[in-house]
Amino acid sequence: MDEHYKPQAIEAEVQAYWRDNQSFKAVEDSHREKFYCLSMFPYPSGKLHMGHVRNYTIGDVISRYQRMQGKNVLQPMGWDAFGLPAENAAMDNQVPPSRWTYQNIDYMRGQLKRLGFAYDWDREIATCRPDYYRWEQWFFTRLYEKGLVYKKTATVNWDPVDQTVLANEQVIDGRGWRSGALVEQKQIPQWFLRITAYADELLEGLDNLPGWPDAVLLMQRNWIGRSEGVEVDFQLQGRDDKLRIFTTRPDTILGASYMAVAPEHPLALTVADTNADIAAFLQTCRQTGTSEAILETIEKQGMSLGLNVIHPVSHELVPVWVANFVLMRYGTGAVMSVPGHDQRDWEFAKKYDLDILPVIYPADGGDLDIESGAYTEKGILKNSGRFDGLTSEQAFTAIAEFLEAHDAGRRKTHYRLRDWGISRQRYWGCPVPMFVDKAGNSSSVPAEDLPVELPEDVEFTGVRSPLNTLESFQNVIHPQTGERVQRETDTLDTFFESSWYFARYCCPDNKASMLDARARFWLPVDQYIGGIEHAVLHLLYARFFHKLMRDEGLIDTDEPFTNLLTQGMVVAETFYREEQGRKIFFNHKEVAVERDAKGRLTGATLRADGKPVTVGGIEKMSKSKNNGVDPQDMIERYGADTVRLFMMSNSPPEQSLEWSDAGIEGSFRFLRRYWKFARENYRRPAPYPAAGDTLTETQRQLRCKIHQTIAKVNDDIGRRYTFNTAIAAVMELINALSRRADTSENGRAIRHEGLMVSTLLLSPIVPHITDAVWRHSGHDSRIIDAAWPEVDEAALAQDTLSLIVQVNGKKRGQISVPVEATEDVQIQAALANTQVQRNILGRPVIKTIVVPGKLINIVVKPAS
RNA sequence: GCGGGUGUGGCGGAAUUGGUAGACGCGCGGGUCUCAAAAACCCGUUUCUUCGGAAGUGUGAGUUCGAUUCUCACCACCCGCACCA
Repeated sequence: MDEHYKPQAIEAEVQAYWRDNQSFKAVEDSHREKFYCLSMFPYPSGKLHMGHVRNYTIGDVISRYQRMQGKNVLQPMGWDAFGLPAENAAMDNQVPPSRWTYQNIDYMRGQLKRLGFAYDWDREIATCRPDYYRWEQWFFTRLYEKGLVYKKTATVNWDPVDQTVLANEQVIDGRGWRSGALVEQKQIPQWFLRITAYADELLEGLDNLPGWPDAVLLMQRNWIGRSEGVEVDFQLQGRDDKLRIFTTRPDTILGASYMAVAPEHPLALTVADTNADIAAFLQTCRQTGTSEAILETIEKQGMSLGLNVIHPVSHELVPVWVANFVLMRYGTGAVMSVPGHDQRDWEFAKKYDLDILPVIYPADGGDLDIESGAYTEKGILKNSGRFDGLTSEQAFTAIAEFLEAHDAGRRKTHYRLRDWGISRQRYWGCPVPMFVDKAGNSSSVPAEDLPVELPEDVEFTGVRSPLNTLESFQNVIHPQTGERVQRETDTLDTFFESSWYFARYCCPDNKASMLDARARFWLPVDQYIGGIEHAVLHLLYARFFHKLMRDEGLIDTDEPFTNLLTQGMVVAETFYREEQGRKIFFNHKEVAVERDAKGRLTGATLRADGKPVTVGGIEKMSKSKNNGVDPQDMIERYGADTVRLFMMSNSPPEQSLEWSDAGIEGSFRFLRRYWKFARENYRRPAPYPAAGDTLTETQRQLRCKIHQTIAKVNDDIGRRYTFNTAIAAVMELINALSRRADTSENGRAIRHEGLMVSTLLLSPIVPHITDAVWRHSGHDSRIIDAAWPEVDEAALAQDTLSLIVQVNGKKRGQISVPVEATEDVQIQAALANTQVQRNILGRPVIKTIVVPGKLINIVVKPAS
């Protein structure tokens, strides 16, 4: 073995072997248990960032661990290649989005290979290639024929100067990011996917996902947001039509003192036609954003529409208002306002001096205070005529039945979940495979004419999508009718591609169909790994698509991902200076930090000028904060193994990982120490294994530690996914083994056993260095084909127990007793301990608590 | 606004089912080696202390023989909220 650890040479050799032998090629084989391990595929933004490296290292460690358990592992990789950044880059660099994307893919593929991830590269897919998206288009037309795809008008952010639709992130303080023009909300026809038809199944399916984090399940439940309530039709006074509202609290209906409709509600629009003030108000509302976060935090504003409705129970007149906090897209776009029992209605009523009618009183008979705020609890009805005295629950049913009997309402379930708008007025995406004839009717492109290829060699200015100006793309002859028709120029939301890629990995080479039997073999994904930011959208859409594909007969399971791991962000310290009110950020490489004698951070200076900079706090790595670390630099300096080790060692995968130069230095140091330990112990001594009966007590304990470590790492990697503690356990083992220079044969045999065990345990995390050590130790085969080490139960056996002794819950001593000692013997030993005696001070023992194998607590009367 | 998460030494974190708080790593201090430095190795490192101990896991209550862990209230920070992926 080399005296020094040389990662570059070792890694090149091992990776060449994997490549030449197709070591990670996955083949359908029903004799072994399959394990499909998937990491969320990257957007090819240019180069890998540390978040990718962390995500993919986690997936790779799990894959390699499962492989060593004897499972048939599939771990694929691909590219979520359509998207907005390609269009931005195209504008900045005058390169077509396609070329920019393919170049990025080539570079990033090289980076992934350099990190030694065990992917089956034969299954690589890129969503921007026609052989991928043609099946997406085919599936879209199938859904269209089933009525699950439809067109309706919806609101977009419109830049009136650039004449283009803007994504939310391109709207900055209400203005277009490039033009600076005030953004308008514009209604245009768009394609929708009827996800609401699956709302119940998507909600109920969450109960069958025990392998998902509770936080994600909860977020999806809230997102779907099923609410049981009542739709009520309020007759408009002096008009033929009715105002339909939705409420989850019909028990409060007698407390309704006004109605509130959304600014986009047809009733408001009608009034605006003849009322300039209302029209102006609606215009103001249009300029506020559409996001829920904005709507919920803006000042609540409204205007009376000058209309009244007739209350279906009391027959009294109730005024109708338009209010900026009512969402057109939820429920019916109109609500009854009950200021006595809803805080938002209460604030609105106070502001505009509207009536506050108390109708629900505390069930315990306490006083009702609605002067300082709304009473939102359920309770007993009063001031509600025939419903007085009922509980809220009873009144829900009674009032619903009353309304149903009078044809003025009905019970109804609404969802917060809306149908998924999948149209994007953008170029770099999958073309919607539809024709529009002269009359404006849509029809789907026949299967044999798919794919509708996206023209890749285009001029891209960013003002309008090139598809809108490309005659050859837009104006075509319908292949079946021979009619002149227009192609749809919208493209699909990129979430569409990422909603089914996990299935296509199973059969990426199939040119005849979207999926085949191989998808049934591999699916569902056994372990999915990705960022928590996908907790709702991507993971909900993928679940939805899985059910759609099931209903198309393509697969036969209900859920795509059995287990889900959501990894945390990679974060780093920021440094900045304030210049003319703007923060200029500096990368940590440009900064020197100062510490006091205890190692506390006291300040930082810029290396360039030696003057102080502000330490700005830990933030997610980003360009804007200039706190990123390029993985490539780290791989070149330390090798892939050190980078992988650091990614896994500093915090558990679900928490954020703080980057530190010293930390990666520490990981590298550990690998060097491991290499040195290997060099001293790789030769297999004879006899082996050391005969158990001739071991000294120290040797026996060391061997026990080796096998305890196997058990611990099994639990940490196999069950808990706390890779950081698994690594700590192996470090501890190697520390313990290196500490003593026991040159006896048994001593050497134990160190060798410890080395082999450590090597196997570390191999999923640092697969290159451990492979080198493995082969130096005389193995002909590669470590990826070795079996995971087994715990020798005999080595774990102890003949004495070490117990903690507490007095009144405080640790006071430690005793050692034979394993076979009874509880009484243990207690006597505890009482005999001098430290314990000193703390008991002769006081009577009230009771003793024995936690078997761990601790004895002696409870005495407290000192007065 | 709503929803979710986190809070433990100088720092990242450990303590898995309510049972030894601070594993492991970093940093810092001291030492060995060296002409010197780096590297490497060894020792120490929660705080206070009258050196007996005492206090201590964001704050304040509570349950318990025993609470970082469970309950309630509060504080701080972070994330998501439908055209970024």
